[in-house]
Amino acid sequence: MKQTISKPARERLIKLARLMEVLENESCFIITSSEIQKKTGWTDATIRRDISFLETDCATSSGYDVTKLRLAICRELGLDVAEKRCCIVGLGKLGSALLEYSGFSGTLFKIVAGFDSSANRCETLKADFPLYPTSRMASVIKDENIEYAILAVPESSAQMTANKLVQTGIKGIVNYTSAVLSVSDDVCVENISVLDALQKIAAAQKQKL
Amino acid sequence: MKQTISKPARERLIKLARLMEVLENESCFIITSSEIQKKTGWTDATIRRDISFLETDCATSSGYDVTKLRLAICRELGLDVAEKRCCIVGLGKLGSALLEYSGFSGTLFKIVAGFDSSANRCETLKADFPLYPTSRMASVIKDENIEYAILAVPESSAQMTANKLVQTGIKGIVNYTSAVLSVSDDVCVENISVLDALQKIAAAQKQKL
DNA sequence: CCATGTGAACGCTTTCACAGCT
DNA sequence: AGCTGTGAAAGCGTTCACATGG
Repeated sequence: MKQTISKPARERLIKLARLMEVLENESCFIITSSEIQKKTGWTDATIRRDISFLETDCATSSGYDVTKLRLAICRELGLDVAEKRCCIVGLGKLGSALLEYSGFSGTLFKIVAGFDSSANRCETLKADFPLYPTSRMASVIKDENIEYAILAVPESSAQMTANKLVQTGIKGIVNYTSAVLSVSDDVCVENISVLDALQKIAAAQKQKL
Repeated sequence: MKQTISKPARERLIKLARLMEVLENESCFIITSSEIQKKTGWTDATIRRDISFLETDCATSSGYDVTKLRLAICRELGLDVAEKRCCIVGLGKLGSALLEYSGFSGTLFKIVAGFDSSANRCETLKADFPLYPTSRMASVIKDENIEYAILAVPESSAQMTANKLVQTGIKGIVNYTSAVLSVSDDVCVENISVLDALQKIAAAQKQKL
């Protein structure tokens, strides 16, 4: 079976790939859909359906081959080819915390630039990649073929900065602020604001009574 | 019309409430569903349907009353009552960046404690609320009636720490790590990992070809 | 026997389209 | 005229249930 994968299925698959990594580290090489169900809460039918979107022979009669499954997911979702060049925009507390973030090792995402409106801050902070004043953002993003931006500016300048990013032709923005960004619809935005997350949780809880 | 609100609708409403705040600051007091559509990309029909889940008279024949709409959303989602007590677990670069986060002002979320496995770090860092060694986590969470936790520990100890949090009876966890957490299903988890977000964006982009 | 894969049914969300209100 | 609110239809994603295979 082969067709375009829905957004929810895609997001489950991403998590599933990460789960497979963990299992490999624990030397577990076969897993069934019902074991995955226990770990994730998704139903076994949903899991089997998700996996059926992949083109792979990772299934055996006693479950899925963990490594093959992970590789198939990465292949299908395009997470295994070509370095993905990213930048951090806004180097306050949160942005600068990312300067030494090591979580990208083993992935194809790589931070290759940082930007901040304060030239002084750019000079003071240390990173493995160059830091530039925001005025140079457009040219650096183009010259360096940066595809994704991590937006960590103050909420009040989030939309304005997003506009500039969109103009550079950036493909996606990870939004650390709680601002609701309006961008042209060829640009993907993912929100990862703490406030947002807390509100979602609180609202969900309330609904359950 | 009155029934339980679906998760997607709830999440749009949360964003909508934030949008209304911004409009109020810009002294815009009436907005139509099609103007919201322009700002958010959701269709006007969806927006009207979402709003119809609220019990409110915020509609006029020329659009919605911005302030009434915001208040109705907060009321319906339970974001306007009772202080919501939160803690930060893990005070590394990321967790400690939150110590001075000001984005909760004007909301009912309040950080009342921080935890870290390093007692030394707890003593060195400064915050408006007390910092404790992780060993005291269970008792402090109970004594202080903490409902939500922000998890910012290293990925390798994320699941173990989550287990401890669940045992304390915490209601929700905001997960800054890219670990896939397994928790009992009365605990809500929201993931806000950068890596996750970047992978979602990259996968979405790939799919669009 | 215990797995997966999948057509078909189901249920939930979104969208259409229009009645009704101001 | 231009808006909202909402039945009804359409569209999607999930789940069921069973055929199939080692």
